[in-house]
Order: sequence, then structure tokens, then C-alpha cells
Amino acid sequence: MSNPRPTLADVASSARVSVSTASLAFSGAGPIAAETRRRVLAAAEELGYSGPNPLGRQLRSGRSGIVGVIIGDALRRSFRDPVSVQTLDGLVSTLGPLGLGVLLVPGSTAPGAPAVDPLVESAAMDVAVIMWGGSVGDPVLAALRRRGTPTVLVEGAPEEGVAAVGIDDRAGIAQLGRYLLELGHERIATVTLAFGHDRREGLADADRLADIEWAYTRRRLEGLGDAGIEPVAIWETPASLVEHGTAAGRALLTSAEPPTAIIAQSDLLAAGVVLAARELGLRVPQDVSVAGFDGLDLPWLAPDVLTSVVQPLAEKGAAIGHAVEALLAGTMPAPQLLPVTLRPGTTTGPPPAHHS
Amino acid sequence: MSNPRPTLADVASSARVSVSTASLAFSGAGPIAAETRRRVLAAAEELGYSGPNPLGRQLRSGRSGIVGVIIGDALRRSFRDPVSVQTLDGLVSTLGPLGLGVLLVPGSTAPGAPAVDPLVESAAMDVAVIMWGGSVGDPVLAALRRRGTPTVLVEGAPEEGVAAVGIDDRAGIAQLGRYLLELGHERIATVTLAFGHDRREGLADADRLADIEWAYTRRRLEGLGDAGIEPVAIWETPASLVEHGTAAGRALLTSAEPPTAIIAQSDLLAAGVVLAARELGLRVPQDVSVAGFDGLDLPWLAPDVLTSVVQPLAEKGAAIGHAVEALLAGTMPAPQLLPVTLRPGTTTGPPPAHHS
DNA sequence: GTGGTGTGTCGAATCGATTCGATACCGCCA
DNA sequence: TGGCGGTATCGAATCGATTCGACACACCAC
Repeated sequence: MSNPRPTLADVASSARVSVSTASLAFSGAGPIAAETRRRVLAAAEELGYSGPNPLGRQLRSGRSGIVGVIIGDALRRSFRDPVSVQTLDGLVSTLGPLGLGVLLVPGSTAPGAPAVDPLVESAAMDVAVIMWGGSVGDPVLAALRRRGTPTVLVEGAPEEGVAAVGIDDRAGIAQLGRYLLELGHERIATVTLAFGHDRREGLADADRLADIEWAYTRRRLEGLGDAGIEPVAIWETPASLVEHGTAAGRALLTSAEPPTAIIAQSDLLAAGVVLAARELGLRVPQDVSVAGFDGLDLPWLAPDVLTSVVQPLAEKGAAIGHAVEALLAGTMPAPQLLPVTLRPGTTTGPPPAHHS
Repeated sequence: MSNPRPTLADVASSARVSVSTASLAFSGAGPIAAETRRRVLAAAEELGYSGPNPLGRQLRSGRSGIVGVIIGDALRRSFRDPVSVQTLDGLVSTLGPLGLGVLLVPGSTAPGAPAVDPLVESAAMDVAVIMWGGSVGDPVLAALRRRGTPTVLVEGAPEEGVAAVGIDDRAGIAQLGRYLLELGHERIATVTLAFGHDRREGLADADRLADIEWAYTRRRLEGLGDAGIEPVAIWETPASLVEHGTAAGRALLTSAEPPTAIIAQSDLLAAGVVLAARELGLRVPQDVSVAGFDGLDLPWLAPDVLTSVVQPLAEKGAAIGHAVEALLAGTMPAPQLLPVTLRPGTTTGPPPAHHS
């Protein structure tokens, strides 16, 4: 009864046509008489045949229709971050209509381990997207190169033979920095994203600053320099999460000479800093200014609205999608650097008077 | 130079062995002389051959190693919800070690449209997981049935021939309801998840209550009934998001006879209600009690800790993973109903005295 | 010396489709 | 009536691997 699923050959013989004709009936690629087509479809219906087996089709065409998205080491970490999620959403929305599916691929197996997830080595994918720009000598990128899988690198450092999409975060941070300088701030601290795989938490010293693995973390610190800001303190966090921002805020705001402004490298971190300030009885922005990055909508921070640098997340996802499309067409798309815009909110203002 | 990628046949002829022997060298399934194996691998290295093409392998084995996860209509909606994300994380963690990849599949193409995303019809997947239990007569489920794809239904209504995994939310809500009754509450309102695809927002009347599409939404309302609670108001929200909770809170708490306790069917909604209460100058829990569902960790709600029903998200993901594994092995796993536990927090207390 | 056991290698079939080139048939026009 | 063009169909090759059965050879024991 429920024998092995029927194949195109079964349908063909049942409809008394050849396999090639039956194939035509489904794909529509080629001339076929309406009557023949009807007969084939009827036979298919009869046998419970539900369309050509994708595996056979894929082998023939050499295409799987799958885009592998390599997310950070831990899925949880990536997905608790609205930035990844919204970008991914934009990507899926662009890829869907092209008939492409998104395969989630963990990066490395264990956190910090140099090993690469087996899926990177062996999953069928036409194109790969590395969501958080690999560090230099990224083993994942190396593996993809070896396999010859065309790759899109998001927010990474430019790399030969790899498509690049990212936002102009360096310029955005610089713009934000200048905004704070104009307000009169002189003691500015920053809360940064992880420097590398080890994901340490705490103040970063010179040693630590010397080797930052993640390209985007470095770029953003350089953005501060572009604005002429020498941070009075740099606090490194293991991930972009509210609780880490709170920890950073507590530490920075209770230090001997607290900053008058804090630039957090993500909105979640900034929100954490605001919460820490509230908890310490400090008024924002009268006692301390706080700014973030990403331009997320954080309704629970009400009545405050974060001063932030807005990045176009959906557009970024779409841009990645177009890069994928180009790679599939066999061309190397030009690197994309999407613009960001400063969004002043209620969390920044002039520094307290007794500090000037 | 960079001709079409080399195939196993190329490697074999270069190493002067047969294709079958070359295959053995890679798969290790069968006896092979160490020396031969070395020669084959050397030839592969030489030619830049990076392991067997997954497409060929898949066709032969009939397996793609891919688990399709059908997420709600919009990826964004699903993923802004930490519950989905953490469950997905648990699932990926379980599937990864089995060598299985997760393919994200949008449900229906357009919101509210009856059409099914083409990927559901044609993507190569060994098993499908429907993340938010389909409604009755779900076209996605029908399509999967037709294709003969084994399916796991999460939080759905029991269905013939489909594996089921879910939490015991009905019992959890009942337990929470009794807890509030014991505290002395008599006027209890509830904020519920969407009733169906149309995603209306506002008070639900009898008509509306008559046909609830989503099985889990219905179960939770029944849980209230089990506790003997007849809600004084039922507010329906389009999605489980903080802002919808806030809107619900504002409406319920400014009504003529406001409830003394509000049970929200998710923590995000509950958090929104708490924020609305704060905004209206009401103290929680002195003026109004608020409880949620899910047991999320919401650091930004500090100093409040939500009273909530904790569901084991990672375990749920793992349970789905095991169901998938069972289906792949050809057996139908028994339905799983994971237990939940009440976690009293700081947002519930006795009702205000002048109401008793 | 013969039979049996194992090991290593190979050829050919197979998985399920797509697609190219060949063929058959029809009608139309010169 | 012969030739030409177009349509519909078919047969066979192809995609890149896995796997089964056959075969060759060496070694050991009787």
C-alpha cells in the first residue's frame, strides 16, 4: 500500500508516456499537449505523487536552493540580539521570493574552540552568509573557501574573493561622538561589544586593546578616535545584552571620577546603562548622558527614548539578499556600506554644571 | 584552471583507483588499505577536491539531513518573541550533534492568505516542525501530509499521524489562577495571545470567543475556567509584544471597574501591563497584581520580578529534537506534555483593601 | 595441495530527476 | 507532390555519489 513513494517513472508509466514527457508536464519547460499534461497530472494524483523529488532535481541542476547562514557560536546569543533577528528577517524576506531557503548553521562547535561545525563542511548550500564578520583567519571562512562556496561577509573586514555588506558604523559613531562633544562633554566612557571569542567582561587595558578580534568592534572604537574622543574608560562586555549594560553602568558610574557621558556600542547595552543609572538615583540626562547604537525601538525604556545611531536593518537584510543573488548569478557584487543616521533622543543633554 | 569542481571520479582516476575505492577512502565504510587511502586523499588534496558533493550523497541515501522549521507567517514576529527563539535554540543544540541542519521556512506567504509558501511544497527536508501548532485544517499541515513529510507539531491540537510536543499550559494557567484566588482577588482580567490569523486587538466579545483558531490560546482560556475564574474582561492582542501589553494595560486599568489582577498569557504582555500601570501611577502589586506566562528573565523590568508560570524552553527544544530523531528512525514518538511550574514574583499580592 | 577465511579492489547498478538530440507526424505552401 | 517548419513525444545520457556482489590474492591449517 504505502510502498516506497512513487517516482516520476511510476507516474509516467501509469500515464503511458515517457519519463521525459512526464517531467515536462510538471516543469512546463518545453512543449506539451494540454491533454497529455492533464493525463500525467491525473496519474500523479492517483498515485499520490506530490511533485518531483527535490533531491533528484538538485543533483541534476547542481543547485540546492539553500543559503547557509552562519550565525555566532551560540544560537541563543545571536538570537537574543534584535539586530541579528531583524537583519535575518530582512534577508529571509528577500530570499523567499527567489525560492531560496535559509539554513541555520552554527559557527564553531564549542565556544572558543577552533573546530568548525560539521555542517559548514558538509551541508549542501549554494551560498553562505557569515552574519558577524569573521575575525582574521576565521576557520569558517577558510572552510568555505576550500569548498568553493561563494560567501557574503556581513560587518567583516574586507577580504579578497568574498562579497561584503555592512553599515558605516565608524562614521556613525564619529557623528555621535561629535554630537556629544558639542553638548560640552569632556569625560566620555564607552561600553563596547566583545573583543573576541574569549568574551571577557570588564575594563579594557592597553594590552587588551592591542588585539581586538572582531573587525566591527575595532571600527567603532576608531570612530570615537575620528571624532577626537579619547575615552576615559572602555568597558568590554561578553555580549550585547541588557544585563551586561547594567553591569557596565554600575561600574562606570560608581567609579572615582565618573564620566558625564557614556556611549554604548549597542542599544541593549545603552538601555542597561540607563537602568543602572536609574538604580543609582542618577537622572538621565541631567546627571549623565547615555547614547546607544542600532536605533532599536525599546518601548520598555519609556519614558526615555535612547539617543542612538540608527542602522537600516531591513535594508541590510535585503542588501545581503541581493549580494547572494549576484553571487548565484556568478558575479561578484560591489561591497556595500549602508549609511546610518543619528537619532537624538531624551537620554543625552549637556553635562552637569558643576563639572564644567 | 578553475574548471568545474573536481568530482570523485577525477580524484579516483588521478589516484589510479576505481571510484568505489575512492568513495571508501572518504566514507571509511568498508575495508581499505592504509596506503591506498593515503594516495586517494593526496590526490584529492592535489586537485582541490573538498569531500564528496552532498547533493550526490543525498540523492543516493534519500536523506537531506535537513529539518524544516515552519515559523509563523512573519519571521520578525516569531523572532521578536524570546519563547520561539529559546525553543529554537534548544532544538538546534539537539539537532546539531546529529548532523541535522535547520531550514527556516516561512509559513504562509502573505499574512492571512491561505496560500502556502512554496518552500513547504518543494524544499528538501526529512522532517518538518511546525513551531506554533497549526489551526484546524492548517494548509501547511495538509501540504506536508500530501508530501509524506513526517511532522512534529508544537503546541498544537492532537492530530492523527503527527508527533506532538507541548507544555501543560492549561494546568499552569489553572495553578496561577488558583494562586490569585487564594490571594483574594475577585475581579480578574486577562490579556490573551492572538485568537487567529486576523490578529485583532481589543476586548473580545462572545462572538469572538466562539471561534478561536489557535489551539494553545483556547487551552489557556480553558485553564482559567479550570481554576473557576470567569474573567471580567478578555483583551486580545495581535502578538506577544511589550507594546501590545501596554496598550492592553492602559485600556483595562482605566476602565470603569478596573480589575484587581491581570493575567497576561505571556511575560512580554505582562511586562507591558506593568509598564502601563507604572505610567498610570498605580503601584504593583499594591494597587493591581500582574502575572505572566513563560518564566522569562526580564532584567529591564527591575526592580520587579514577574509572577509567572515557567515553561522549560530549552527542554522543549530538546524534546522536539528527540521527536525528530524518532521520526527519522521511523517510529512515531508518544506525545510529550512538558510540566510547568509557578514562580511567584513581586508583581502579585493581595487586592487593595477598599475592594474587598 | 586443497579448502577456507579475510582483505582489498573493482565494475556496475542505483538514487530521481532534467535535458539534449532524434524522430514522428501534421499541415501548409510552392 | 515534395519539402519545410513547427509541435509533441521519446530514448538515452547525465548529475555525483553509494553500495552490492564478484573477483583476485594471500595466508593459514589440515
